[in-house]
Amino acid sequence: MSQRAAQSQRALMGVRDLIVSGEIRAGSRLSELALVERLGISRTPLRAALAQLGQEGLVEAIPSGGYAVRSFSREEVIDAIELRGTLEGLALRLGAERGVPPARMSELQRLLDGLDEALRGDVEDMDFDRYVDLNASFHEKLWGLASQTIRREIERVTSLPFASPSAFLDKQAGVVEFRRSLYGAQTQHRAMVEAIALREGGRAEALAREHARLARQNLEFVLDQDRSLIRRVPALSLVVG
Amino acid sequence: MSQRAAQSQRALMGVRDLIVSGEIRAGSRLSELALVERLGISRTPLRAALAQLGQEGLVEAIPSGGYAVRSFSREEVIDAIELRGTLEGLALRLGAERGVPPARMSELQRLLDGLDEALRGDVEDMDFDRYVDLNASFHEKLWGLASQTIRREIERVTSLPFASPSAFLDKQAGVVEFRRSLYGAQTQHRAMVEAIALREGGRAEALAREHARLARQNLEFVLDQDRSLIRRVPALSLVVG
DNA sequence: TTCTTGATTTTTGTATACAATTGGTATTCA
DNA sequence: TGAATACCAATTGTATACAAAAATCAAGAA
Repeated sequence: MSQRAAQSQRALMGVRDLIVSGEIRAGSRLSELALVERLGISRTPLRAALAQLGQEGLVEAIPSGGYAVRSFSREEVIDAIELRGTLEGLALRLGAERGVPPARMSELQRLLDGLDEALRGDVEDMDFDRYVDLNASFHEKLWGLASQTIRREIERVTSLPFASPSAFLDKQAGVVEFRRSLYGAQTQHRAMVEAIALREGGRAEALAREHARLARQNLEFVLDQDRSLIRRVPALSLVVG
Repeated sequence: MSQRAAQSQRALMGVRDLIVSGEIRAGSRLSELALVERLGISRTPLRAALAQLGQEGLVEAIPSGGYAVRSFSREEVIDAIELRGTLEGLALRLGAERGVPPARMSELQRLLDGLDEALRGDVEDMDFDRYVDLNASFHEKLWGLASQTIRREIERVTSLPFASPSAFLDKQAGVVEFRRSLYGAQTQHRAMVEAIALREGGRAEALAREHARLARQNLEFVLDQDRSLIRRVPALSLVVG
């Protein structure tokens, strides 16, 4: 017991990785024995991890026993994105209405400046990797603007890989169509922070919702325009149809 | 293995009941051995139940090991209610925008009629118990209007007892101030269904949000006007401050 | 007395053993 | 040949054993 439930954590990350990376196909049954061997742990922490992944929605319980990797339809992915937009909107609205301490506002400003820098130049020579990191940090800061309660709920929803703000910003993939969307995204980032500073809750909420629609646009581009991208975007490994 | 994870289910319901009923005080540590003896199961399904309750938010993991019953501040309860209002609003908006099959609409209408009947008469001789049951059914139907994805999320949020639409409608308590709020609530119920039928997504969403504010009003009445009620409303057993 | 330190006792997290159910396979009968 | 059944293997859910860490308590020093 060096760290709290170290084996369970290892199991959780291990299985999640096997699923998201696509090494285990969507829909296929998860054999506990096979996973135990592969991850080098015992069944107890593995089962804890599977139960947790069941809560996250990545796997589903089979009525006759055990778990299977879930697969997600286009509609389910859209709804997960819609959920994120709605909850981020809630966080921003409450932040605007209740007020955000100056220290946090300047942290957001600093992140905004960093994002601008990363976008300097055109689509080809932007600092994409830096943008990805800063974008993730920026969104995580937004999640905490209202309260721990709401942050917690957003983190739960975005534990599904395709619901994360970074879903279509995989460093490996680096699709040019996705890159193009970043300029508009950053404009929205700035508007969101401004709305919070001006205590414009309604505007902040609307912006957060619209911002999430960018993810939906990227999703629909992949599914309707260039399905070969499904394999190159890890977050979509579980999406069928 | 007569039913799927029968012992784990029993443990889950057993521990949840011990917590919500207040038999285990908020903040106190949960001894696995004590619970195992009390519930007549082994530690394995008990630990599965504790992990699940951790996800629900009823208990929290202690850094040094084990779990403790959570306690909730006024602000946390308010945020949980806000979350429910926001997510119910999302379900209704999407239902209105995407359309709801006629069969479901008439089920909602039937529930509305039942609720009206239960409210016939004045505050003293309304059929309160029937209202409570129908109100719970009505809300659960609303949750499924958009999709399973969204229903699932709402069910998760409302697993905290004070976030449930029935939180302040305990049959035993039957507080007269709460009863009075039911007439206005039912008016909102009718308006919500009408908005969905007319495909007025924005109105449906706004109504759902405002509807949840009734729960917040009841909460604030308990905390500010008559704190003795805290003990009579089981859903508030974990609320401090 | 109060704080620190050491030993003892709980308690948790993990591994494993066990039993029942499920799924698969081969055999038998029509 | 095909379906049904019986048997066997595999897998899951539960119980328990075990080891490490944490909490508790007592004794001694300041």
